[in-house]
Amino acid sequence: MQVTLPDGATLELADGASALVAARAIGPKLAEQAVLARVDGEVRDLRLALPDGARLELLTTRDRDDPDALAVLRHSAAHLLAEAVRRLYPGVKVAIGPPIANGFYYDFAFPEPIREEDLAAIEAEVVRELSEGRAWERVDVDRGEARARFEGEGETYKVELVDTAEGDISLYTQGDFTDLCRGPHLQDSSPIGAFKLTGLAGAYWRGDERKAQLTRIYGTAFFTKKDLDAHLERLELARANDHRRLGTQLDLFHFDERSPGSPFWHPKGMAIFNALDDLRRRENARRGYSEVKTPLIYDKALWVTSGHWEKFRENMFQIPVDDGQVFAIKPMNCPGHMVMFGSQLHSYRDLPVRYAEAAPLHRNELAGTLHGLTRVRYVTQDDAHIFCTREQIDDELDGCLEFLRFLYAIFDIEPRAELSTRPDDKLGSDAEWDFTEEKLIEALARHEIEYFVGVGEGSFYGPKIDLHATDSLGRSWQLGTIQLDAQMPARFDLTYMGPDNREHPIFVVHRAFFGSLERFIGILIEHYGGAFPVWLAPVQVRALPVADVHREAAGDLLGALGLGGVRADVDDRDETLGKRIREAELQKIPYVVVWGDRETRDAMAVRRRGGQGVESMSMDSLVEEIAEQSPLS
RNA sequence: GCCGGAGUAGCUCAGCUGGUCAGAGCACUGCUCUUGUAAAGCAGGGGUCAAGGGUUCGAAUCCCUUCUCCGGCUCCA
Repeated sequence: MQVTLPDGATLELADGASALVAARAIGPKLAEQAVLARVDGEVRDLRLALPDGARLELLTTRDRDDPDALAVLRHSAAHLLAEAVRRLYPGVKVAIGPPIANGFYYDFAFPEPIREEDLAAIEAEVVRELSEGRAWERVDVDRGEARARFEGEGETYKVELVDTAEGDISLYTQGDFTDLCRGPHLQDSSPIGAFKLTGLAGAYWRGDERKAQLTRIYGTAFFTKKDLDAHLERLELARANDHRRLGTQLDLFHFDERSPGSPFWHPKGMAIFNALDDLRRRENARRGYSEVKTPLIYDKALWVTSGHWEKFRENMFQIPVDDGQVFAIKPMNCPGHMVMFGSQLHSYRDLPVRYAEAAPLHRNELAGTLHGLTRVRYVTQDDAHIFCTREQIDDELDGCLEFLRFLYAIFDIEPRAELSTRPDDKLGSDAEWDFTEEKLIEALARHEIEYFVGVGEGSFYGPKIDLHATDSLGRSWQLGTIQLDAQMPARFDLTYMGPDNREHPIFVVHRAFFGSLERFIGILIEHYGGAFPVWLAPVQVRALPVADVHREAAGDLLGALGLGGVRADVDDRDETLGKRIREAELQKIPYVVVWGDRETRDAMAVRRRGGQGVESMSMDSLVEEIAEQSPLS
């Protein structure tokens, strides 16, 4: 048989030859350094037979930055961890241990709980294994054999995995540890140049909170120590961009244990919030949305109608009132908008109706899930509900996707799109969901948006197009969402009068593009590292009088800048100019104007953020330059 | 909610094998200096060591409970 190499050359091999055999045929050094084969673009264990005519690419220890090569390295490192844990903790059961972004984990059921301080000993044991060296052996076995083996070892989780595994069963053995595993794996442990355990956490078996909670040990591995050090350094730098840290440093917001999960927006943070809200309001107005305001608390009866009482009650703050009546604070705007729409009769001529409202919402999120601004209990969505006919759905979805692209381009954020389909606890029939899901799929196709499918991730009332972005620590957060809903309008008996003088069902598009302003600002803080573009910067210009005698002039300057629509402040503290400039830089203020004897309105000394020098600029041109940089102008 | 870790001044942190352990830097206040592009000098105020309970002659330090935060899991904008 024949395989093709990346340079186009072909290689003759005996039938059934593995990638390793191919590597040896090319050169012993290559065979020694090989960690992984890519066959027709797919990763494949070196030991597996190659198909005739395959395009073969061999990854070696030199591909130390290749994600696939790193994944194999880390997957093998996870097996070393399991081997060490089994030796150190007799009676432990192993579950699963995959590679993940930046590392790997392995889940265990320990006979006794372990603590973080135990990790050092475990890591030392793995390091010992590495110094001894380990080689992986792969065998393909039949299901019964694998099952018997793990049953004999008391590895009940592995037994369950064997029972539910699809396709052939393969085992990898290194040292005295054999694991059920598809692979691929390294030939031996020599490429693992650095190994580190990074954390300990609980994790439910198969991600199901009703199942046993296992102990997950996180770690990472690299081809070289240098790569590990670089990784740790990157993490350190990322921490500097953490919005919780910057929120304090830049005086944007804070949290208080007397209202967990709800930010206190300081004046500077509120300036950012308001800039986004201004953008929201103006763009909505341009696109035919109407601003409305609906109540914050509602009788439980409303939530029963909407379905929230059944599906979302745990996440709602409830307020007992007189006579056993219960009210609840709204976690979403939609039911209120349903009531508003239903308060009047609507002709087909009126549609679509687009209600926008950025009201405060409260969700009683589980305590353990709160996270700075990205997971809060007080949520402000740039929310809107579009009430339309069946025929208008496509146009409205198109409008949403265009709107969304317009907004994200402003921030230079490229989110990943997800199509979230019907969940297990959905309202409505499969036929209805077939229709609404198809509408979203078609809209994504029209806009040539690539997406992944989140099976069962939809809302209980409808499928969604969700947008995800990543924070400074690599965590993914959902931002915007577009949801198509046939359920809630039906539950509220919403209809419109058609040209045939008969009532027709209403469809609703729920949409929020920032998602929650809180979360979006959290992501923005990290995206910009606190150095906001001028239009978002809480303080756009800081005036620094050189000496006491210049205070009044600096104050006048502030007034003039304010009239020009610029957010400006003055630092006239009794500190040296150098110190005040340093602080303005640390506060990441875009423009600093120093005002002394030499300055006039026509020739101000302006220093730009991060710049070294000073330039002379008139006040008018500064005001103009700032205005030009705003999407609001 | 679950697993693990932590909570000391406004911020960042030291002290935590129980006994001058209540500290440092920044910030803040006062005074001196009157300042020209990334940290002037001196002095001073400030903490029920998260809260409550316990062990002890003695607790920031050890134990228990609660709250909050951090890293994950589940959930989610």
